[in-house]
Amino acid sequence: MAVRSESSRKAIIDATMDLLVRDGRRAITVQKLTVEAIAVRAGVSKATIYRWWPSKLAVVIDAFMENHLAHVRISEKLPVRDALLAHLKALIGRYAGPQGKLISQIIAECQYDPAALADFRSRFWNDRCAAVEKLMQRGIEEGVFRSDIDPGRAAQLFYAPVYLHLLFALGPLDDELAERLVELGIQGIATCPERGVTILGSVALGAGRAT
Amino acid sequence: MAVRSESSRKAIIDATMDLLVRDGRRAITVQKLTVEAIAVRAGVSKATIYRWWPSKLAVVIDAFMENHLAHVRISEKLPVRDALLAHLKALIGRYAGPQGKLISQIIAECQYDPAALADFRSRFWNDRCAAVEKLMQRGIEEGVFRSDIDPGRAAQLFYAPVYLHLLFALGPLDDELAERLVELGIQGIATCPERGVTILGSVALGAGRAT
Amino acid sequence: MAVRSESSRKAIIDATMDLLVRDGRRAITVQKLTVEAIAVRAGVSKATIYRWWPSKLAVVIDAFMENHLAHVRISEKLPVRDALLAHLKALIGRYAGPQGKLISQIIAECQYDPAALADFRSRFWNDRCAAVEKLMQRGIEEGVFRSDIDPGRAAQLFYAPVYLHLLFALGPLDDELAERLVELGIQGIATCPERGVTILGSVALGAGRAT
Amino acid sequence: MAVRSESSRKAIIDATMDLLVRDGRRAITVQKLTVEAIAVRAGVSKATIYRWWPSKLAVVIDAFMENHLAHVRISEKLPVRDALLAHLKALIGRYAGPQGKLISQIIAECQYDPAALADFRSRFWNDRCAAVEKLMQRGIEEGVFRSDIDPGRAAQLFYAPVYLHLLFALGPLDDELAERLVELGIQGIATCPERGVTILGSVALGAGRAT
DNA sequence: CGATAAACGAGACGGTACGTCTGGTCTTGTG
DNA sequence: CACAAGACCAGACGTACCGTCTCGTTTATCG
Repeated sequence: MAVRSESSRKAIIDATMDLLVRDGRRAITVQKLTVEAIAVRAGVSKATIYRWWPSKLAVVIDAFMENHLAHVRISEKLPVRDALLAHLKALIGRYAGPQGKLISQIIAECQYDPAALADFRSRFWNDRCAAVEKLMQRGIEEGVFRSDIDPGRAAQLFYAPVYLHLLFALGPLDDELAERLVELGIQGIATCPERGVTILGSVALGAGRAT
Repeated sequence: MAVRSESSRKAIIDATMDLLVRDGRRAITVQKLTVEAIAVRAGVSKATIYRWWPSKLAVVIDAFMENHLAHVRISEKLPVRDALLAHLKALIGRYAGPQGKLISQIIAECQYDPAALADFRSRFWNDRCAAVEKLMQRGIEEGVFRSDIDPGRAAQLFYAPVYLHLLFALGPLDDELAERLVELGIQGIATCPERGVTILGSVALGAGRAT
Repeated sequence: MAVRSESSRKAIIDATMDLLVRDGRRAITVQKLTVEAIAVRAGVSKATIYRWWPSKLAVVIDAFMENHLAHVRISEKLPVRDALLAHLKALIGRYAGPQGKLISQIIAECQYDPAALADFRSRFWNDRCAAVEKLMQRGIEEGVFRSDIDPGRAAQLFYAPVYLHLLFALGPLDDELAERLVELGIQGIATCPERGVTILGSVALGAGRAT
Repeated sequence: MAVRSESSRKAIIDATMDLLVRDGRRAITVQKLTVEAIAVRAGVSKATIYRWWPSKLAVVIDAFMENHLAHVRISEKLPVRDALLAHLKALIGRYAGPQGKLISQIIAECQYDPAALADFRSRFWNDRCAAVEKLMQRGIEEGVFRSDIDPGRAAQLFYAPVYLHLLFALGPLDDELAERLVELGIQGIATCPERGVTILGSVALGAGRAT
């Protein structure tokens, strides 16, 4: 029968990450990464890779997830706002490095591979959001956040600009960005007292429901 | 002497868009699009394309920008919130179609071509933001929006989730999304009265000015 | 493992010869022959050709040598002069056809590829000369040819004008040419009353007529 | 009105020769020579070249003939054999250099251009042969050469091996080659005791030594 | 001497082949 | 029978020249 070789699997994952985030400036992009190169560096046959992964991108995603150290924990002790800010700062700090480049390249490649995108979203994005959603929930329970918001959508409010900065190279990924996002996202942009009723239109604010 | 042929330029742009957003289901992705195919369909030599564009992506961006009908206008008469909502609905509606696919593919390709990304950002993104920034400005002047916000960052607050939905296929691009975004972005997620001072941490809200 | 495919090799050689000496008038020159055309006609990838041959010319030479039926045999029974004459007539007869065109084109291409020239010389020319040198040797041993001559140089004396006619299109490649060459080469051009009658064969020496 | 510009013609011819036989090691082959390069170096438009010459090869032939210093003169005073030997030595000496490379490349290119070959043959080869034919004629008249030979064919007897050496890189182009050719061509290869002493000039016929 | 038609420089154009590259499949032989 | 090795088909890549074709601009005769 012969069963899948764990050592081969490991060698492939390692070779992939090595080629993508290599010490020197010899790191290459996901696009330039080739299955051949992975095979050579892993001391493995191309056929072995194709036998177990449907595509180069699937290997990269597996490699990324494996080397993607456990989720950035969100404090449950700090006030929600501070916890959120600390989390975003940590996240943004990581994305400023090669990790960020890699993520944006994976997202890019996924545009051509819906299956890979679905896989990546469920393994990477959902995890990420779940933590923030939990924080949102705590904020709501503590009465700090409005109870009519959808935690999922709210989470996007803070995350979306980060990924946008990553993908569009809109500006530096630094602590200030985190501060602005928290500030804007929490307070909103409207002046307080009259909000949502007299001045602003008349859109009925249904109970948010996320997808 | 000898001057660039407008007819060739047009033929190339048209052929490119045609291949990318073709009526039938024969449309192809930017990745699968080849310079050879453009050349053949445009009745033009490959060399002619390479003479005027540095890469396939540059052609695609030019083609996209050319067929990207004038900016979605933002009403200056409606209340700011309604104008913003109408704008986002229109935008999202467009992105739900082939236009959206194309944009996400362009963003994807740009991850490997910083020059193209810079070009695309300045021609596409900045234009787009400028309109919303103007709206933010109006909101501030009318006293509807806080005066201490950076219009640029505020614009991102509404746009970012749209592009994130596009790139991550997070959910349907429909009117409801627009409504949620406007609602959340404007009001913020905090409960109103006590905001920003006693309960929430202690971040000093300097006059935010983003990059 | 994985070993060179003989069927591919054969298909490439055959396609090449087919394109070069095709039945119809659709035969093409070595210069116009393209690796792409060979690949297409052989049902083979270009890469496969480039993997095993350094250049188009190398393929052509291999194809030529493979389809170059065994060496024109030189009789060892006939008197040396008659044997030489018969050999030259046979050779010239062959060169009058498409074979000759091909050879001259190969020689032409070799002017830009010293390695190919060396290869062609050693596989084609040396073989050819060896046979005549042997004949020269026999002539010397039989006392018909001078013993102070170099068989190699002597062989050139007869061959050189043939190839010159081929390359310069100096005149018809026919039996008369062979007769003149044998007559001139053996007797020399100097007056010598006694020669050419008693010893040498019996070819009637007609009055020389130029082209 | 407006007549062909001699200065352009000159510039084109000069640029061509310059590119082909350039001082440094930057000389290029006829194959690699491009009309564009000639045009650029001559400060002339490509169209001007194509207006006056049918092909690159035609330009090269014109350039070669123009810079091909007056025909190697053949002495009319020396004994015919000595004159012939001196002529061949001079010729071979020249062909050992870049001149020889160029000639063989021209011959090579002419294999694909019958018109150019005819032109080159009539301007280069015929001239060359005419001189030797004249010498043959003198030899015949002086009774040194047989009267039944065709001067044209006899001339080929001496020239052909030279060009063969050039095209096949058979061996060094040196004085010894000239001596062998003269010796073999005049005396022939047949045994003939009485020849070569009383009648022919005074060159001591050493025992033949091969290369 | 001024008109006028050619020859000219510049260089864009449609073509076409180049030799390299990668993807993904298939084959062969080893452990 | 999983695997390493690697040959295989397919076809795009970006470059280079080809020979043709406008363009205006000289320029040298001729009316």
